[in-house]
Formats: sequence, C-alpha cells, structure tokens
Amino acid sequence: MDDKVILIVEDDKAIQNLLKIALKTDYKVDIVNTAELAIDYCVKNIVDLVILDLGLPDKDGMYVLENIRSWTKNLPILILSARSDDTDKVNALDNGANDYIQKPFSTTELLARIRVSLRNNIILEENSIFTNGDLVIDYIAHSIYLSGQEVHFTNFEYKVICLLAQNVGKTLTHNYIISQIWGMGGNDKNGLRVFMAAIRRKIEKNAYCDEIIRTDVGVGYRMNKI
Amino acid sequence: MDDKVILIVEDDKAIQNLLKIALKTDYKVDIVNTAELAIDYCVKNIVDLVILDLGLPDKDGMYVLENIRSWTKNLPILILSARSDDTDKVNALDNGANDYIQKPFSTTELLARIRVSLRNNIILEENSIFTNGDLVIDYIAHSIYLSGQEVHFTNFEYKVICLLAQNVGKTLTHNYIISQIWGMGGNDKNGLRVFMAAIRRKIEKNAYCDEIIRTDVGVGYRMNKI
DNA sequence: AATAAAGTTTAAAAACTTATTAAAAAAAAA
DNA sequence: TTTTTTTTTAATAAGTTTTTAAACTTTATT
Repeated sequence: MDDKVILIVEDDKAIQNLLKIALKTDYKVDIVNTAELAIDYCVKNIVDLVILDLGLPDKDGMYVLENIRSWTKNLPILILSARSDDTDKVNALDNGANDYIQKPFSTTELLARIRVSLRNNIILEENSIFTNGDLVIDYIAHSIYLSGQEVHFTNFEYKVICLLAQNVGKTLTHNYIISQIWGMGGNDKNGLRVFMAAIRRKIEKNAYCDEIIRTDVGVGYRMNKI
Repeated sequence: MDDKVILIVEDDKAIQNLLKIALKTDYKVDIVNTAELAIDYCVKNIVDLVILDLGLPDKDGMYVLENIRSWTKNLPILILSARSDDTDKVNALDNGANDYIQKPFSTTELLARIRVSLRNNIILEENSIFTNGDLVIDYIAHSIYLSGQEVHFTNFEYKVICLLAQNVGKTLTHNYIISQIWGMGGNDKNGLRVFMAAIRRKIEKNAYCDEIIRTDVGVGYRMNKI
C-alpha cells in the first residue's frame, strides 16, 4: 500500500467520523484529538498532509501550525475551522497554512483542495534509470553511460539501444526493431546492421560488456542480462 | 522594481478596479478582459500569478486554465468566480487551479491566499539562485551573471535559459522547449535555433563555460553540469 | 570441406539538421 | 510621433546523421 497518509487533528467525534468516511477510500487516515498529540504524531511518523481544526481542547490549533512550520515547510496543512473571521483566516494562511476551509464544508470540495495541496507538494525526481552491467541508460536525461562515462549515441542508435534494453533477454526480430524505429514503412535490414555495428563499436570501445548485444542468426538481436 | 507581477483576467470593470486597488501596493498589476488576451499575455510576459474569472466574454475561464496548465505547472492560478457550485470548484481545482475564491470575496482573505500561492511556488522553485560554473541565475531579480558580471538577456532568452537550468543534465526536446516558451501554438524550431545562437554568443563572450549548452541532434538541447 | 546464406564492417554519397547571419516585422521605449 | 530593442522570418553555410553499396567474415547446410 502506497497510500498517502493524512492526519486529522480534530476533537469533535461527529466531524472525525465525517472526515474519516470521506477520506478513507483514497488515503490512509489517522486521527488525534489534541494539539500535543498532533505535534508528537507529526514528529514521529511519516505524514503527507494534516487537516487541522483550530478549536482544540488543550491548545489553540494555531500553536500546532506554528510548531510544525518551525521545523518543516514541506508538510501541507489544511485548516478546518468554524471561525469565519477574516483575521483568523489571514493569520492562519500567513503562518504557513496551505488552505483554510470553513465549517460547514462540502466534502467534495475538501477532497479537491486536499488534492491541490498534495499536488503542489510533489517534489518529483523520477528515477527511470536502466542499468545492465557497465551500461546505464538515463531515459529522462536521454543519455547513456558506459563504465561511468557518458558516451554520445545518435538519435537512432539511442532508440535501438533503448528498445533492446526494454526487452532484456528477449530476441527482437529484425522486422520488429525496424518497425519500431523507422515505422511501418521501413524495411532496410542492411541499415539496421549498420546501426548495430556502430552501437557495438561504441560499447566495446568504452566498456567491458562482452556479448551484451547478441546476434540471433536468421532472427534478430537481443540484449543479454549481464 | 522587483515586484511580483499579477495578471488579472476579468471583464467586469467594477471588480477590475476593486482588485487593482487591493493589489497595487504590493504587486505590479496588469489587467486583460478576454481569454484570448490572457493566454497571449502569459506566453509573452513574465507573470508570477494569475487571478482568473471564470465568466469571460469570449471563452470560458476553464479554457484559459487548461491552456496555461498544458505548458506550465509552475504559474499559480487563482480562480475567482460567482459560481458556487461544487462541481465548478472541484473541476477547477482538479484542472490545476491553486485556489478557488467565491464572489463576493474579502480582499484581505484574497491577499492572504495570494501570499500562500506565491509562497508555495517559491518552495517549488527550491532556491532562488542557481549556479552552474560561471553562470549564475537570480530568479527573484530576474538577472543573469556570467563570470560575476551581470549580462542582459531578453525575455525569451531568459525563459529558455531558466528552463534549461531547471533541468540541468537533461536533454529537453525542441517541442518541449517550444511549448514551454511559446505555448502550445508555437512550432518554430528555426526561431528556437536563433535564440540558442544568441544565448550561446552571450555566454561564450562573457564566460568560460565551454559546452555548457549542448545540442542533441534530432532531439533537442541540454545544459550540462559544469 | 565446399557452398550458400546471413551478418559485419567500412567508407563515401545523400539526406537531413543545425548554426549563423542579416534583414523584415513587431513591440517597447523615449 | 520617432527611435530603439526584440522577435520573427528567410537564406545559406557548416556540420551531423543516415543510407547505400561493396568487400569481408562468420555461420549453417550439404
């Protein structure tokens, strides 16, 4: 389960339940009912978002907000409050709240606003890196490394390598490779051979990856798992 | 002047004025009154935040939202609308709006919510100063230094450099760069080449950053980490 | 082992992409 | 307005990639 974790800080049982029901299909939900417990929970657990009621029994919700913000700017906090006063809203928002939702609230709107906050918080570092022995392909950067050195491959060479890499261990027929690289029209086996030679030359010159690309006579080519 | 620029997309003169008065002390404000002009403005200018009314004379505000979101996720958009329907709110928020404020609204709350969106966006940009070898970009001041000297880059040149800088080490395709800089409509590879030449001329003239911008023939451009 | 079929390599020609320049058009500033 | 700057368009030179074709090598079959 890789669901996001939402912490609800709320002492009113009715609203606790309402929120739990609204959120539980999309998120993992935990509930605490005091300021003290809220801070403690956030320090000790991985939380993706906090829904914070301002009216808590022990301390004001603003205290929780300020405390959390003193050690992380990266955790989205949504204030839920009956207070409709402008001052409260501005205060909360200026102290680091990501949104301020007034009671009574619509759960569909709340859900949408949760999605906004989680979306804004994404710090995405997609990790699509392929490794096979001394060969490393960084699909996002569009670059290939051999023995740790970046080596330049032309666009078509790159496409052929990626295709083989995405099918490690499987032999791809000439026609399949040609159709993937040149489209349906292409039918030049000789051309493909020239590219394979160029690719092999670069690999063999830059890394010890013996037999990483193998010829299946009469069938096609395959990349072996090293 | 290093004020943030806010674009107001609104056709009602009264609200235009109200907003202008509320915002002008803290921001540089520009106003357009149609969807067409809004998109055009965002493509051609540096904008830090958009306040978007959904009820526009030519096209629905949602069209503007979707268009802008198709080429940048990094520009905060606040929806301002008389529509109180949950569906509208959820729709806008799920299509990339950062907030949804219902008319009639409190200007102090609006201002607080603007601050939230701008604040979140800075966190997204990580730090405001980018350094790579002899190249320094100050995102907040909108200025670029080469070997410690400030060098003037035009608006489009600046956008291209920032885009490459934000993706150091990754090759960005021509079409991706074009869509980010000129919006969906743009499709002028030649134009991009002219800009790249201008950028390179300035970099090479002012700093020793050999090969900082690399061409990936048939693919695009990339900024290398020096 | 001889032969045919399939694969590899090389290098030059052709096709295509990119860099650079300059002038026209558009936009911004004075 | 005029002037200046920026952006777009267009043309050509320079550079890179892809294709083609021929000589050479390996593999499979008789």
